[in-house]
Amino acid sequence: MSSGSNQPNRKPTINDVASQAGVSKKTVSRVINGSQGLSVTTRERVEQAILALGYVPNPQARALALGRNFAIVLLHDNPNAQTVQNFERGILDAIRHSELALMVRPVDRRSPAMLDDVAAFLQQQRPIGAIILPPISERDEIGALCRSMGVRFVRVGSAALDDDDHSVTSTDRIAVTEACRLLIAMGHRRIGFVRGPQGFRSAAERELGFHAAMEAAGLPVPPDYSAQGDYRFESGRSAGRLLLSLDPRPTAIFASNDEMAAGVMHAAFERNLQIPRDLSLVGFDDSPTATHVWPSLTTVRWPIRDMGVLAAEKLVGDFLPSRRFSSDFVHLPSELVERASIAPPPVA
Amino acid sequence: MSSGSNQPNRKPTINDVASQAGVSKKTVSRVINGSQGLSVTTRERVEQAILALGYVPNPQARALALGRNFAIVLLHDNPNAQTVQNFERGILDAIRHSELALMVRPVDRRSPAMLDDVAAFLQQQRPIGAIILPPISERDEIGALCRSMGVRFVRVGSAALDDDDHSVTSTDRIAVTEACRLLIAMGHRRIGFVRGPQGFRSAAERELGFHAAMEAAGLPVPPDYSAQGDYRFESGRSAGRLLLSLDPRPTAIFASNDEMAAGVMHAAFERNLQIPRDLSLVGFDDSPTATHVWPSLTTVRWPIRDMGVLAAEKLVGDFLPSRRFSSDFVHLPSELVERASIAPPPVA
DNA sequence: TCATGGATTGACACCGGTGTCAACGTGCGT
DNA sequence: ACGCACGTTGACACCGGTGTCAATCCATGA
Repeated sequence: MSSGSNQPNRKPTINDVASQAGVSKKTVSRVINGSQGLSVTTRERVEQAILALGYVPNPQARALALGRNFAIVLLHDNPNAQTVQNFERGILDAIRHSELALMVRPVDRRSPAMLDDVAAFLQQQRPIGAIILPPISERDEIGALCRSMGVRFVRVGSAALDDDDHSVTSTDRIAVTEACRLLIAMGHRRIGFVRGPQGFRSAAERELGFHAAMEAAGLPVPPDYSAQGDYRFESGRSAGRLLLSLDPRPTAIFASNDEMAAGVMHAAFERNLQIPRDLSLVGFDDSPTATHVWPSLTTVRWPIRDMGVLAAEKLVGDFLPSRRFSSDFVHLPSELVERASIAPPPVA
Repeated sequence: MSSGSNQPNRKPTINDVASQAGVSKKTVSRVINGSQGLSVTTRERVEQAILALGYVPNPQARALALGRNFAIVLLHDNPNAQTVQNFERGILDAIRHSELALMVRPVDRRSPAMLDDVAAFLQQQRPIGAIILPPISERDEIGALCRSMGVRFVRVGSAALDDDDHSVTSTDRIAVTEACRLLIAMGHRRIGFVRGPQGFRSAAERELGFHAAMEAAGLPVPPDYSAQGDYRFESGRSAGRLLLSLDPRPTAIFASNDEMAAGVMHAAFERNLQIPRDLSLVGFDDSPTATHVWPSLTTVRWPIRDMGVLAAEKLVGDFLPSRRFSSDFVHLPSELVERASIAPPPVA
């Protein structure tokens, strides 16, 4: 078995196809790349040979010749695994049946070497493009870096971060306003707010949405009804303890993400408050946690998977056999998901 | 700027290093790869040139020459995003400072074309190795596939799946036994069990651990005290409804993962049962959900990140500058995390 | 009838590494 | 002084594609 026949079944190369079809390898290359100016008969002959041999181009060779890897990178430093994975899924949905591969690259936003790491990575791997998730998508240097290295990029965010060709956003602010309007319509007047971490665009957007709703209803937002959080469970619990110790205490609280909302829940339960009887609660993200807690959490669903699809299509639409979104699409709607954690306020 | 100087600052190649050091490119290649039989002076000269130019080998060119991509793939079809991401993190910890890249490849276990997909992917990308997560790691065909394509692989599981060189496992069964022993020691006699999906090794292991504890204590396990689940929230809720409608009903329930445990919680709350006063509950995974629910869930922590490190080291230890585990390490301990969801049973 | 030009196609170098094998210089035994 | 083995190095082809440019073919107009 080891000797005898020459290379029993190695993968066919462009040369095999060329000789099988009786043309030069360059012509095969033209067929693969769908170049103009090939006679129909030649093209067909080559296509037949490709089919007959089951030929698939070697991505490594192309990468070397073109100085570009047929891959896109997902750059992220997102604490929420579910979010990242939904994005992955969306991107993979989009690039399925294409010749592209996905590489995932978590980075450390707190490291001073972060930009250098990214630069080295792009330099090494030479991907076609990068999709950058929040919060690091908010740093303009990353876009600049990609530009300077000739790597296409799309920044994902809660609000426009770049020109439309380079951003995909969801309508967070509007969705938050809508959620708060619902609370107000139910009769809530004292609504507390748990902020996301400072310096995050998404956090700012959610807060703007909150203030918009309150202002539109002519309701005051005393400073102590806003508590600082950092998107993590513990910070939500602390913020909740703070807000619930106020007098009069809020009858509803909007937390800037589900994890912090779960923390607020703990704070409420610690004080023997019932949800939603004594306190209405709204989160943001529609993470698994939102359905797992009791009562299940009213929240805002981020269209993450669709955003992944859209981001990928924006980035490498020219490589994809089909698209779901038109190319000038940018904003995807976040929507309110009503569950069991809200109710009219207790009659005072 | 566009004309004038020739290639202002392209990336240096092996040729640049070679001429800078006054040697042939092959010699540079030898230095890069740490080959034997180079004179010290030559090696030093080349190393200086490399440093001076800031040369980094081009992975695409190597991939072409060697017919191998300097990357490892994470193959998974795991419903739990957190689990997958923790694995990613572990793997990335291990391959940091190496020249390897990580590609993530989710697959669809239910698709009949799954194996073909994987084969095509490996054929295309030609990674050095693959790390395969449960549940697909339990399918022997994947190991066989990797073997036949010359791709190294490590299968991750809850019990030995292959020879030690190809598996990394956690001690799930022992940890479950320990958890149940704790319940028994608290005084519980009627303990319900929510099974994981059929055909999953991890599900079988957890069930074995449960039975081992019960048997050791001489406690019966009536068949209707075991309910079928599929690792998803909804199935946990259904199973919980079933178990809690029994008479006498169990005073404690072990759910084979946290998500199902959250479902059981919902079932308990629906019946106005309090946890842990009326029902003790234990989950498995230590997912974010376990800390977010109220009361927080006693669960078993899977050493996922460490398993990622170990799997990567097992797979490509020869490429890594340093290792954390010795090469014959295989089993990593899962450990019980005690939280607020268990207590002695109510006095009848 | 022959020059002209556009449409097709191929020859060849190149991308940046690695494998093979021969060539070189050195120290040794005789 | 010579042949030899060995340690060290380089020349060259090759991995499997793509870019450049020239060669070929055919139809057209003078």
